[in-house]
Amino acid sequence: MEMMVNARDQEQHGLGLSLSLSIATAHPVEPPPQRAISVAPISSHPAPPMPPQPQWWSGAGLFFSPSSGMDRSLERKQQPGAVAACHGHEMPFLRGIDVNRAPAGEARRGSCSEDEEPAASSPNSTLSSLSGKRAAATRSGGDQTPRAGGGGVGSDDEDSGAGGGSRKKLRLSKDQAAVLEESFKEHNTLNPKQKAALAKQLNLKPRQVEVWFQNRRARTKLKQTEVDCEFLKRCCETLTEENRRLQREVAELRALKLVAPHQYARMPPPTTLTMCPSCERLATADEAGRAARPAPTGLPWGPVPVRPVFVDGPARRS
DNA sequence: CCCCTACGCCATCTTACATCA
DNA sequence: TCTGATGTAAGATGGCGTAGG
Repeated sequence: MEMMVNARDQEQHGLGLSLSLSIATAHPVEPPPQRAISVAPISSHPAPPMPPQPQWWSGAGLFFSPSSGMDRSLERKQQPGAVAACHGHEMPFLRGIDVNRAPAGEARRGSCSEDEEPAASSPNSTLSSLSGKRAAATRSGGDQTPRAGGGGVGSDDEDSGAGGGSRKKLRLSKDQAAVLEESFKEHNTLNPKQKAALAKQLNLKPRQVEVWFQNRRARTKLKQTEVDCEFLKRCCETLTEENRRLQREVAELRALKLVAPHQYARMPPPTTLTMCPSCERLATADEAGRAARPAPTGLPWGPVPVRPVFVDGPARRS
């Protein structure tokens, strides 16, 4: 089941990006460091249901593959998606950004009086938990959910008041949250056994644990998206600056050509190099010519010129 | 092929809490 | 110091898609 879910996740995380950015110069690729984030391991993902394509952008559990992997959510509403890594290599400047880290708000909240609240005695702890569809399913079918017998926080007061429809929300105690966080770091999804064990340990209902993990995954993804957006922004700025620089260089060379053509002729010819965004290998001009043609798979990216190409220059290689 | 169940993701609602005027 | 408005984080819910039996 988990594998299946991971495969689906991979597909859903394909944000449909098709940017042809070359970040090799701006952000040197380094070996993948130990990720602080512990989302589903990329390597264990089976191939997504799409033609084989270089997944040269992959973030923490997020796959940024060409548009065939468009996230369903993005079909509904175009969210900004971005990347955190290239070739599976985490971008250096993103290191240290732990999207798993509890938001500042948690710490803030942790300091408030609620951390003394005993998890097991929280008066709010369960009031809303059994009205959900899973709870209903649990009631009818009965999976591993240890209903009243599980000693859940609210196993005794079970919605007695919630019959009125009021949805009282519990706040997990600091300890409960910490345990959940630790567990999430180990695996961001739970199998029924783990869920039940965690629920028992925390004196919560499995459904609550399940919901917590669901929300945690969603928030992790959101955070990652924000990080990715920031990364793309920086990429864009870097490339814009690089473009300006190259244009200046072109202008200077053209000026030089006009002022001192003889000197210009002795200069080494400008090379036409392209860099494959997939493998970051420099290609020859011939290869570049081939690569310039649309990829058979319809990949949106083509060669990324890393040096200016002098189409009408005198020194253009034949 | 259809149905059911379980599960995950997503959008959204709701509530608790912090901050500030 | 108290209070109400406001913003934010997070728990919870319902809908939907998918896979497997």
